[in-house]
Amino acid sequence: MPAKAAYPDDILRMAATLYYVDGLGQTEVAKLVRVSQTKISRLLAAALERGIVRINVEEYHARHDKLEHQLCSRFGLRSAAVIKTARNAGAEAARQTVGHFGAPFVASVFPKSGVVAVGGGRSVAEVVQRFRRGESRRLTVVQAMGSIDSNLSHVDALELGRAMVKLWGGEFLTLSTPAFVSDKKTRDFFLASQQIKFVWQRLRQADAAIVGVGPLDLSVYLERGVLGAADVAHLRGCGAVGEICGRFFDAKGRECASRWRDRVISIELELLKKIPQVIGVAAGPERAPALAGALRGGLLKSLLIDEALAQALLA
Amino acid sequence: MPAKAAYPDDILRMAATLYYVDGLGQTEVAKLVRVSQTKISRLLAAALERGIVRINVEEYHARHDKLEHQLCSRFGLRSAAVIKTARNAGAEAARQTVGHFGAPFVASVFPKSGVVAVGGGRSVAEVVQRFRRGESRRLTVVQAMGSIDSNLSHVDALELGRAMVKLWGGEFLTLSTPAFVSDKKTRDFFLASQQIKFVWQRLRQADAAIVGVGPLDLSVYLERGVLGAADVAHLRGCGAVGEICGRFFDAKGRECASRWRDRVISIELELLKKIPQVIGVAAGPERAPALAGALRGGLLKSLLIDEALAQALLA
DNA sequence: CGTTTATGCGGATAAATATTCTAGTGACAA
DNA sequence: TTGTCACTAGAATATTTATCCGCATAAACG
Repeated sequence: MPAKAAYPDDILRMAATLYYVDGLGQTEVAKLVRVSQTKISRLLAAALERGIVRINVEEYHARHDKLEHQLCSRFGLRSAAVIKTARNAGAEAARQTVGHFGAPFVASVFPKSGVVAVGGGRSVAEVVQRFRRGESRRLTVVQAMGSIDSNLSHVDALELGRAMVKLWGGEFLTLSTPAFVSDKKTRDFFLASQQIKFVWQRLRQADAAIVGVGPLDLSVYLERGVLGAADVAHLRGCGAVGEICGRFFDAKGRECASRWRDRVISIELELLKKIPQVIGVAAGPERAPALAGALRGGLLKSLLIDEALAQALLA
Repeated sequence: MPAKAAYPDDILRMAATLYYVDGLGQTEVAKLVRVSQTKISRLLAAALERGIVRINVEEYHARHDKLEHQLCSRFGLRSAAVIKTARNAGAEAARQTVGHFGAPFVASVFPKSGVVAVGGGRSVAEVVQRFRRGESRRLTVVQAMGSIDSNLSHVDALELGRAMVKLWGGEFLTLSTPAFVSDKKTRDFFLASQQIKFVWQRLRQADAAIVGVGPLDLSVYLERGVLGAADVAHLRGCGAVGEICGRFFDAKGRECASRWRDRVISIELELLKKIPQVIGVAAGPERAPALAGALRGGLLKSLLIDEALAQALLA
C-alpha cells in the first residue's frame, strides 16, 4: 500500500513526537534530526498521510435536525438540510457555510446515475464547488437555464454543470443560449432549434434538479443590471415574490404572467414541478417570502437552507 | 471543570472541523464564522486545550532497549538509557537529543526526596533544562563543583542547581567558589571554610548525583581556556582518559595524581563512588574511552548516553 | 454613579510553516 | 564514458499562523 517507503517510520515518529507532543518548532526539530526545516515540514505531512499522526475532531453537527423535521412535515418535503450559521454572518458567509456543509447532503440526495438538471446562482455555485470526488457516478447533467450575461460567470449553470461532470464524469448537455433574450420571437426561435429541443427532451426525463431560489429585490439580475428598477416594479405588480431559474412566481408558486416570461430561456416551472427530486438552495432570511411561495406551489421537493431562513419560514 | 465557558463548544467544533478536517485556512474559517483570523487561531488553541481536537502520535521509542540491557549486564549498572540519535548528528544535536529524551529517565531515577548532587557540563545542562514540573519533590540539591570561570555560564553546576529547585522546589546548597584555583593552598583555604564544610557534609549524604563525563581532548576546559595544550599533555602523561566534575581519571577510573588534583574544588571521585545512584551523562562516540574508564572504576551507577557512544562502549 | 481594573477583540506585525525553484546525485541506456 | 531521466535535498521565498498592542467594553470597586 505505501507506494514509497521514502523515510523510515521511526524518523517520522520521532519528528512527529518532537513537534506535536513536545511542542518544538519545525526548526528545532530540524536541528535534532539534522535535516532542513523544509524536510521536517514534508516529514510531518507524510506522518499525517501514513497515519502515524492522527487528528481527531469531535464531530460537529452542522445541521439543525429539529428545524429540518419541522420543515419536512410542514411543507411535505422529501428531505431538508438546515445548516447552522454564525448568528451575525453576512449573506456571503451564510451562502458559503450552507454550500460547505450542504454539499454532502446534496451529493447524497442526487442519484448515482440518471439525469440531473442544474440551475445557476451563487448559492448553487457554493454547493457545486464543494462536491467531492466520491464513488463514480454516471450522470447526465443538463443545463436548466441559459447564461445570465455575456461575460461568463462562475455561477452560471453552464459553469456549474461543467464542474460537475469534470468531477464526477458523465456527460453534460449545454444550452448554448443566454438566459434572457430581447423578445418572444427570439426566444421561440431558440427553442425551435434542434439542440435545444434535444436538451428539453432530456429535461423532461430529469431524475433530479438543483436550483437556487432568489428573492424579487436584491436578485442577481438586478445586481447584474439585467433587470432594472422599473422591471422589478412591473414584476411586483404581477404578484412576483421570488424566482427560480429566471422565472418569477407569486406567493402561491404560480409562474407570473409577466412580460419577462416570454423572454426567458430556462426550464418551465410546470416542468420543474414534475421532477421527482428538486433541491432548492438559498441562504438568508430575506428570502423567506420567495421560499414560501415556491413551497406552496410545490416547486421544490427538498431544501438546503440556513438556520435563519428556516426559522423565518416556520414563523 | 472548565474555568471559563468562553466560547460554546459548538463553535469550537465547527472551527476545528473546518480547519483540521476540511483543510481550510484560518482566514477562510474566519470568514465563515465571521470573526478575525486572530480569534480562529485562539479558538483552535482552545479546542486543543479542551480536548475537542486530539492529536495522536504513534509512540516513538527514543531508547534502544537492547543496548541498554547489554550495558547494564556488561558494566553492572543499576540502569541505563541509550537514546537514538540521527546517524549524522553533530555533537550539539546529539547532546540535545539525549537531553530531550533522557530528561524523563533521569527524573524517574531521581528520588522524590533526599539529597542530589549536580555537576556541570553541557550534556547535563541539556537534561536539566528539560525537566518538567511533575509531582512535587522535596529535594536538597547540592552543587558538586565550582563554576568554571568568572562569567557564569548556563552549563555551570550553579545554574543547573538553581534551575532544578526553581522547577521542583526544595533547597539549593551552593558552593560559592570557582572550580579551579591557582594552587593547593588556596584550595585548602576554601575547603576549610564553614560554608564549604557544610556543603561537603551534605554531599556525603547524597542519595543521587548527575554528572557529565568529559573526554581529555575537546574538553570544555580546553575550550574555555582554563586548560592549555601543555596541561592536557601533562594530564595525558598521568594516564588521564576522562574527567568528571573537573577531576581527571585513568583507564581504570582512578583519579590521576596530577598537579590539577590539588587545585580543583569539586566532589572527590572516591566520595562520588559511595553515592548509591550516580548518573553519568555523555554524548558522542569520542567519549567512549572516558566512559569506559569511569565505568571500570565504578564511578557511575547509571548511564544516559546516545546510541553511537553505547555502541563504541560495547565494542 | 464615577472611577478603576480586567477581559476580550481585531489590526499590525513578527514568527513559523509550506511551496517553489535550482542544484546535486545515482540509475540506466546508449 | 556521457547524457538523460527521476528523484531528493535545501536555500530562497511566499503564505499562513501566532503574538503583541492599543482600544473598547464589561466587571469590580469605592
